[in-house]
Amino acid sequence: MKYANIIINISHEAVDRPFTYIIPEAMEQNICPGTKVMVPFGAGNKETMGYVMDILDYPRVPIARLKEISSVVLTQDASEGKLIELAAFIKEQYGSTMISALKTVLPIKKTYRTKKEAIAGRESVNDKSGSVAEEGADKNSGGVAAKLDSAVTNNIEESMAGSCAMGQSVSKEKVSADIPNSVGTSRIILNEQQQSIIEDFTKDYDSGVRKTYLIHGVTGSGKTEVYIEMIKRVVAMGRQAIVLIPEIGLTYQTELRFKRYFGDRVSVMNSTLAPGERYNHCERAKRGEIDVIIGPRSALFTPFLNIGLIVIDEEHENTYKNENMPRYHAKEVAEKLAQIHGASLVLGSATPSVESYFNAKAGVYKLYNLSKRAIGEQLAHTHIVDLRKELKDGNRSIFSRKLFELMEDRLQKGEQIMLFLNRRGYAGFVSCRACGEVIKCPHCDVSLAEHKSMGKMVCHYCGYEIPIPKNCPSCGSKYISSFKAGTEQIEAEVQKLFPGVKTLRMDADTTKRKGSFEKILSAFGKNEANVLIGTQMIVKGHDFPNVTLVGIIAADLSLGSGDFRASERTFQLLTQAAGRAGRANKSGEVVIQTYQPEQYGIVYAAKQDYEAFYEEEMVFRDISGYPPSREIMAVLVTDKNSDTAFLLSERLAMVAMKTSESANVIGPAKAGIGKINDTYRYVFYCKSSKKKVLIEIKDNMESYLENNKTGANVIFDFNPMSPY
DNA sequence: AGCACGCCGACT
DNA sequence: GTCGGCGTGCTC
Repeated sequence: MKYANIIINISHEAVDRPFTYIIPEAMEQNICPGTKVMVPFGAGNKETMGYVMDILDYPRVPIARLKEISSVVLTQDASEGKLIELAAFIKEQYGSTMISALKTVLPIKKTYRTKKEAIAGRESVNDKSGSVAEEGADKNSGGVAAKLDSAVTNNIEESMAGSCAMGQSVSKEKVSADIPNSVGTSRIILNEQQQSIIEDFTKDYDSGVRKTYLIHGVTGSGKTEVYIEMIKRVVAMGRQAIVLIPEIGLTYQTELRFKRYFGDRVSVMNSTLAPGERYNHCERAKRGEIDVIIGPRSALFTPFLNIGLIVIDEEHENTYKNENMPRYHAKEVAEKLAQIHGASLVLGSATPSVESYFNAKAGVYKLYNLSKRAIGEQLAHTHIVDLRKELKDGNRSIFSRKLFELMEDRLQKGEQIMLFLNRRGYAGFVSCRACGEVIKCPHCDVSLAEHKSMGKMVCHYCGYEIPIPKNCPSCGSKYISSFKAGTEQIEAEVQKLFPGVKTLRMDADTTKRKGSFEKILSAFGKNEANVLIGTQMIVKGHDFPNVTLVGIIAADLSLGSGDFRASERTFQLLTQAAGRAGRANKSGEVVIQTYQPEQYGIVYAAKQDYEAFYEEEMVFRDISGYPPSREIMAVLVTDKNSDTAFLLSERLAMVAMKTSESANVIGPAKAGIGKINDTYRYVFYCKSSKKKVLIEIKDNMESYLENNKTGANVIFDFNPMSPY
């Protein structure tokens, strides 16, 4: 006798768990994880729809209490069963309730709520924005931020036309005229490298070989053309393709190219789709109206019937990691999805993640190289400036002498400059020079960030804000001031040193408003400003032919933060930033200012030497036992009560230690930010060379939690992207 | 979500 | 003394 764990398709907290049913012998052949079934449920044995999660030999519940599955629902579209299988994988890999895995995977139809919840929801929305609650605005999407984002989404069409207008001024009408409505016939001319990749891939594909490929292609080497050629072949066989890109809007040119070849058979999805909009995409996909979907990580869940190829562009980007539960990584989910559909997976990057490159070297992935740049593209000349020496020589400005000198030169020539600050939220914290007091958030363990233009100090974690104080709240001294440079300070400094120079600033604050992102880029593209100052968002994807100088103000702000990916991230950012200078025929220069000029991430980025960086980084990962050398899992326990959180984290760490002797457990300890929004945070890490061991640990912790309810929140994060 | 069990007010 | 209110809690 076999048994099945079944999730009942009722959206309500109380039934967010599997129920065990007996599988009638006659159905055994037809039931597997993902099967849709009807079961008698509740006291009235009401026939209810459910999904089979897994098959068991021994049920946990006394057999006498079990009921039988009444029937198998034949799914009209095969995509659903496949997506449910994917949800089961996500649940198993990342640790979440099945219901939340299902919610991330299945197209949203309708959100059911009790009357109380609906009223509470409406009230809380009204509190924040004063607008009317929409049915899809669920708690998962996270309040204010989500609202702002969807405001941006609504304007995307307008803004895209804007972003396209930079460089060459193309009007919206002209753009649509450029896109043929039928499948394009225009030929792509490929160089030998691209050609041989296509040939090899096609040979594999035609002989039924399905695997993961990594295209290591330098900036401007034509990865997109390769993707398109691959997809054309797969689509010709009647199969569909999913293309993941890190952020929509940054890649307008890419979208255009896809539209040119696939016409209206390609659909572009926004990263912050309104539920209704996402639903439309799903319907079109189900009806077979589209062959290719381009979108963020959630585009993986497009209900295609027969996926032939999945492409993940800029695979090293950390937007592919979901920051909410379930904390899945799109690469791993894509791999599973490809396996379910019998599809191939193509990863592409100029700076592949260390994990992916490791897999490629180990032969798990097939590695393709694209090293040839398009004509006229040349490597920028790079200077590394030691900021310690600058200080020693009496230069206390945020610009080194070299950078200042080159800025002067470019401004004089009428060429453009990009100044890049490594980290968002580095708007300086305010401290008292008399007593050393730092202004902190009363609800979180972080200092408040100064936003001069708004005259406020803001907590980037909970949104708490106060007016900038005139006197130190601790000792009353008036000598309090902001510390270190944020983008605002850099802008002020540029204007002080070069009066009359036009600057544009682009960071999380200036791009909050709808369409402002594209407006800024467009203005800069039209030469309306000499200097563009910004955080990482300015280094991605945009080509400004008149930019001949890129200044990296402080390359190492993220180094030494305890993040094992710090060097990798620094290398990637600097490589990208350097790629922004002198893309056309004008030769460019890059100035990297740093306190650690000998740091290998910086040195190899300046040389644009990926291979050397990888080798050295792998030595570090091996020695310190970080991925890909070993797998790690972070366990974060949070609660309003500090003791509750700490005690539970200790118990869970015990569970982990008992599970496996081969795994090592580090911590628990107070998290880097020990308190957010008056909720205390404790964290510990488990390391093992085998992911399976970590999943076993996670499973044991989950069952411990089921038996010992404390009310504290527990988050599992496999191979976390940033430290806790 | 649905449905049952359950413990208090006005009805044949 | 019984019918029915919907308040709490369970559903394999």
